[in-house]
Amino acid sequence: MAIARVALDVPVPMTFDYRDGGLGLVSGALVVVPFGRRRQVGVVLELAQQPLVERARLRDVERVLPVEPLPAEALALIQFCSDYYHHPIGQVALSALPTALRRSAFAGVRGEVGYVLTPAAAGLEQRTPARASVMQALLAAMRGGAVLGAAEARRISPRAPGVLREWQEQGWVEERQGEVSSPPATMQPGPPLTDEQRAAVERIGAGFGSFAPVLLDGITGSGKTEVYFHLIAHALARTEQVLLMVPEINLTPQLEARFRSRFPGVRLAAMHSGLAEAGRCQRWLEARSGAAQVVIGTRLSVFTPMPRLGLVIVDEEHDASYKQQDGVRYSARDLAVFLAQQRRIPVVLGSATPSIESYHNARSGRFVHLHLRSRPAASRPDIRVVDVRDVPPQHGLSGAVVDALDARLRRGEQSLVFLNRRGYAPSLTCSACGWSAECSRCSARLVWHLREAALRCHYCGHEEAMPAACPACGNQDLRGLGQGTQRLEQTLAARFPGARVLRIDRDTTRRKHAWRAMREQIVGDGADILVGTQMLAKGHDFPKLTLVAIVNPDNALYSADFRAAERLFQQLMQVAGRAGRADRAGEVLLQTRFPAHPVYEALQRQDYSGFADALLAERKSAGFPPFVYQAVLRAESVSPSSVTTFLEAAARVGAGHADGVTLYDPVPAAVERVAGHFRAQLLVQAPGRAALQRFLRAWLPLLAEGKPARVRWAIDVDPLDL
DNA sequence: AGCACGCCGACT
DNA sequence: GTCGGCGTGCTC
Repeated sequence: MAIARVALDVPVPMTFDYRDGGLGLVSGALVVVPFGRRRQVGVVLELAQQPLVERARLRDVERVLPVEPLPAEALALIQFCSDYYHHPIGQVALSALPTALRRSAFAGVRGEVGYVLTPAAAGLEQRTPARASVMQALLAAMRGGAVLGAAEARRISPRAPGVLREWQEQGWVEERQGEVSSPPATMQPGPPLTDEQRAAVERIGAGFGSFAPVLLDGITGSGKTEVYFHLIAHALARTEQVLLMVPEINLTPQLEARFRSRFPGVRLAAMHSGLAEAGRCQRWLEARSGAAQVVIGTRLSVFTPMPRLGLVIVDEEHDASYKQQDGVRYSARDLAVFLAQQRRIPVVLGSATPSIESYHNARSGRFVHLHLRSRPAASRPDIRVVDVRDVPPQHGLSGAVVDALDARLRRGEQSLVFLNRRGYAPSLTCSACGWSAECSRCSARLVWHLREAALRCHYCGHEEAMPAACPACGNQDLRGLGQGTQRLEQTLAARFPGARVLRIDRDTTRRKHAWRAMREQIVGDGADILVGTQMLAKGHDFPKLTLVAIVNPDNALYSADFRAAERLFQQLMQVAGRAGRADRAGEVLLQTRFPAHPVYEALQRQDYSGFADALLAERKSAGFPPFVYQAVLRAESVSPSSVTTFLEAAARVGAGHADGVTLYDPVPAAVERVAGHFRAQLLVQAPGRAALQRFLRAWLPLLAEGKPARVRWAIDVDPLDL
């Protein structure tokens, strides 16, 4: 009898063998197996003749989940991810599944009603006015005899069930049980392509059907999305599926709406964070069956099985959210490239500010490098540096910024004041004894939140009441040092009494739908000055916004991280791109005490290529990635000494295998203590991927031996932050 | 990860 | 005498 080699969600780097149990298993099947005294869902990775343990220890597979097995390509991706990131295969396999499928009680999704057009509906599409967009989309969704599922119909519009019921009464639509199917895809006309866009579409289009990695390097507003849409149309015409990945921010719903209006009727599975588990599972199954023609999602969607995948797009490929920061620390962007190579299809990495890694790949010819330099939507913003060395800003705002804000207010235009720091003041100190508020569980200062009258730790979430007096000396004069968005909001409200100031950060958008309401307020002209963090920087189009003031970017320049400059540039370029997207020219003011810093000079010229070239030269001479390959062994424990003991032992053991690989001394993490746990890390560096992988394969299995109790450790391959 | 087993400290 | 702390080891 066949032996099923099953991956289970346990933190050990192995599989478990089971007897087939007469179920006729195939590889990729999702199965329920007895495990210890529990039952677990597992993935059959392969079938074997001989078990790896004595036959007497084998147990039977209990049942097969009522879903199609994972295709071989999906298993290969899981295997690669497990091997490359050195994470237990079972945990990779199971985390790639929607949680509903990880439950042993999963009973299958009940078949939904499908709708098809009857012969009596002939000509209905022509008779329906173009402005009846819901009806048009529903008709497009049933074109060519396609069976439209009830769930997808509801995604097209909440009004869909009513329309379909009415058409059923008219005899134009009838219900159809069984599989849903996809309509032939048609794209609604969009804005005319520029020469650059057309050239990009043609160049990438020529690569369909073969592995063709492309870096689409296009400034904000240059119309990358339009290029994506044309490529998607191209793939759909070939009846292929498309995976479109986006960073982990709430942009998916907007993109979904835009997509649906351009591709009416096309089956779209959008995986956004707010999705209920049943919805996520249903969309996953639609992708698996091939019914979903396009999948839009964040990093996890790279694992969505798509049998006819023909194109992968990674939008804003430089975005750090593509790297998972716990568990399996994979880079969805890098896995997307692997996926494309495996499936022999094109992969498009799009960004206005590519990651240095991708830029290097493009420069060295591994990726095709395509540029979109013109900006059809508007002229480029004018970026100016405001030197604040001689005239210190009043409450964080320089005269130039105040004047510029004033001018926008008088013209009825919007402004954005960007400060990447939440709260009222980043620290609270005593004017008499110098005491400052620190978190009891972390090596970090507590941030003063004025409205809540609280001190908050931004690392562990700890919160305490704002003290009335200094706990050390009793002095009542406690002062907030530095600027947070709350304080800036207050300053702006005081300085511009008639202006409507709106603060947008994690604190004001915590409530569900709060962010959507704020966005509507901004677009609907309900705000004059926006104060915000990072959240505001990405992808949002605010047509009335003509001024961006960046008030304190200098902090990042003090960072020890060699990626700090790259990230700062990317972030500032990103915020700057918010200014003047419509018909009005934008202006960007940047307050700094280092006006001649290369980051700011390149930013003013809006010359990312020149900046990236300089960074690459620097990285090359200093021996940093992408010219070397890194992995970090991170460890943490409540006991600082056991962390050190563990890492020192690891370094000693590693030295024996370090063939061309450099092992650095263990160092404390940037924030040494978080929630009472001490963290430290050990950097491993190698001249090539292969050497690094060889070392990790030999080294990591040795770490369990002699590990002090209660030390948790993890390996991070290609780390983004050290 | 869970969950058992097992070996030492303070309680009805 | 046993309840319970968490170190150790196993799960096909």
